[in-house]
Amino acid sequence: MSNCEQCIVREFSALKTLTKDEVVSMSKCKTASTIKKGEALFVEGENVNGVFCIKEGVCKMTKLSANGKDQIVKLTQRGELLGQRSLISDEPANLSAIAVEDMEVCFIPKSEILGFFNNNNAFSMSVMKSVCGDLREADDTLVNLAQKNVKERLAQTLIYLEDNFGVFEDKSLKLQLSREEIASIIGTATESCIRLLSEFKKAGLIELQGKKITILDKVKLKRIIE
Amino acid sequence: MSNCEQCIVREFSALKTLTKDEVVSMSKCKTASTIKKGEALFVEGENVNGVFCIKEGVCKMTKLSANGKDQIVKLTQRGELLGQRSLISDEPANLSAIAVEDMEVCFIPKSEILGFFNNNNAFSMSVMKSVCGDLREADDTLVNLAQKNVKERLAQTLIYLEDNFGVFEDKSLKLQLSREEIASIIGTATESCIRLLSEFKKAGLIELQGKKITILDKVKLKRIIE
DNA sequence: GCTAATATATGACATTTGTCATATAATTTT
DNA sequence: AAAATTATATGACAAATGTCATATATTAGC
Repeated sequence: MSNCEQCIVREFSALKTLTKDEVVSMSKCKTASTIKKGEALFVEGENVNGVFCIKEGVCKMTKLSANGKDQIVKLTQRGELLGQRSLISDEPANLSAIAVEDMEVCFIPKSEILGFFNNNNAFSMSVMKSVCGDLREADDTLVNLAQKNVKERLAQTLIYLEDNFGVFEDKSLKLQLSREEIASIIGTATESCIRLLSEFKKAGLIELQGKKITILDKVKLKRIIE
Repeated sequence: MSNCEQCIVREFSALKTLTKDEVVSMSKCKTASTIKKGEALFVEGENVNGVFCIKEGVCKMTKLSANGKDQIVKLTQRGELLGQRSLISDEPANLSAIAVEDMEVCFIPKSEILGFFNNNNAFSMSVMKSVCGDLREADDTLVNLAQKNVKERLAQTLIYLEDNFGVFEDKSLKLQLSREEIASIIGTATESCIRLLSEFKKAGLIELQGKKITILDKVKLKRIIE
């Protein structure tokens, strides 16, 4: 059992506010596990009963729409906590969490987290800030979906992927999503997404090679967003 | 100066968790004011430095998009608190709050609220739940904007307005928004909104009379949403 | 009550986006 | 390596939505 003390998640999440004793206590009750690409950490409607720490990998938070299509609401990565909202609201998850890369996670049971809330005000405030950050991002995404057209949203998403998940040595995006997944982020049909990617390629903005996407002209791409 | 003890906002918001002493302290530092329809409580980018309690009236939370159009992200009404996110994140407001009806509000300064956070864990948890509720709603709205078409979103918004703000004796919606405001909720052009309202009217789903909108056939309207 | 200003309504048309069909490429299975 | 499966790509067309022009109704100011 590895010690939580040195974990990357402690560096970036609300867990940074825990005392040494609290970290020791958490180390004892956590459960580590590996999640393969495509597998779910939890699904919409499920009682999560705790929080996941993402040590490695990226997952998509999705919600099933009435028309049967999944909408990607958010991407969550290494260093972040998952399932806070559900725990605080004491409700089943309103989103599913599906790995888009192989992941390493730890599960911390609800009782442990509630203990931190009761005894450590800094932790409460830190989690609250994190949820507020999520709310702000959700509001921004919402406005983009409502006010920008599909081309603008695609350009924005490509830049978001480069800025937040980085590029390989060959400049291609590290996070390799399927066309369907990209379409599900921007809220459009897969065909429309593919068509616009082709259009961007013809215009020399990006390069496509299988799943690899490389941004060639970020400036022009940004100009599309406005 | 009226006493906060009996205020409607205490009944419905996180303020219900305050102790008697805390309420007395809050009564002393609050500032009551009247906001006319169309006036702003605060605007995007502004430092709010406190929280507003809505004693009466409804306001729209809007965000200016890059294309110059305002998007309504949320409607907030009597009994609710405003500006929590901004206070917790210690950031300027990311949304503007504009009265859509005459309002009566009280302003509670930041220092007072921070005191409650430090001394009253139930208050912290209650605010956290409220923000989590907002996050859940934002996620739902986001998915609707991405996956439903304009007609479905309009039908849904009409039902939302009836369910959440009620109707007059003549069954018309109590909250009278302009066509432009309705368009700004569903994220479409004002003309498209007007056209679809006409279509609903022709189909016998609603009745239009100036600003008055009356839902005639809620069942069929719900069927449109799916 | 009249005038001006604003909001609502509708037509005409262009553009965007979705859907279905089909082709090609990439990946997985055997 | 071949076959089968799945993902990506593209064409053709329909449907949805946006834009601009203009008409009519409603509201506000005098």
